[in-house]
Amino acid sequence: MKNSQLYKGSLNTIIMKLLEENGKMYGYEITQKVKAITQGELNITEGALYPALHKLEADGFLDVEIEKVDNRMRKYYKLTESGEKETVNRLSELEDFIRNMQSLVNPKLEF
Amino acid sequence: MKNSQLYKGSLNTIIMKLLEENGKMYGYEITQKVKAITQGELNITEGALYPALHKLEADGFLDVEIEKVDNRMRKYYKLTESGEKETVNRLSELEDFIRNMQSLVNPKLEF
DNA sequence: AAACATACATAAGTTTCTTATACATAACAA
DNA sequence: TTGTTATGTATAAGAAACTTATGTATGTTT
Repeated sequence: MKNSQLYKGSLNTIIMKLLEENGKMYGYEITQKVKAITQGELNITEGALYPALHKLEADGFLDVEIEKVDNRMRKYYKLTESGEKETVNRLSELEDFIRNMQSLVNPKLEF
Repeated sequence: MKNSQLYKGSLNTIIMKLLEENGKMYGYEITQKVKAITQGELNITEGALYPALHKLEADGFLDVEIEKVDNRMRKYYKLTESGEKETVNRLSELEDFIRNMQSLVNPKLEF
């Protein structure tokens, strides 16, 4: 991740959402996609990403498929059925979180 | 805090925003205010709150003023000048964070 | 008398991250 | 041809922010 502590705890949700959207992705691709979408503001580090992917796999939310492209290894991840259900929950939690943060920070707008 | 990991990293920003808005507050008051604003969805635990307040004070962002009300101690915190500046920065970071998360999660809406 | 609310505090442990390092191939620049 | 950048994965040590549990103390409600 980068700069602000705020991103702590959001990495898993980001990964799962991207996989839900794109079917399957490999680690490096995820970092580039996130960088592009956030216009360079969020840079996921390998030290954060790979352990997160391994944990999601160990939890049964992701399946792995290894491919060799241009003589380089790629580990493609995709959501399992369990992972798809979990993604729905996490996205719902994210919406609640954002709504709550906006209520806290912008109380004028809440009613 | 509660449930979702997403709130990790947002506590300091929440505290500082509430202090900016209300002038001075004591710890317990902050927990009740947050609970009320989020309709019970976010419960700040003492184990998270008090160390956070002490650290913000140690960093020079908060001043303390002890009062005794109904024979019970209250430690009122308020932002220092430095704390006010920092609050502006953190709120700006929070806006960026929310915008980035919405871009990641709801790519249809970004353009 | 017991439970709950108010009010603060800390210690042990967990999770999630940062920072640094490591390995390997390919492309490009000096 | 040698160094840098890009692609691609991985782990280990340490920091930071939290959870959970516990402790102290007073006031209020059941």
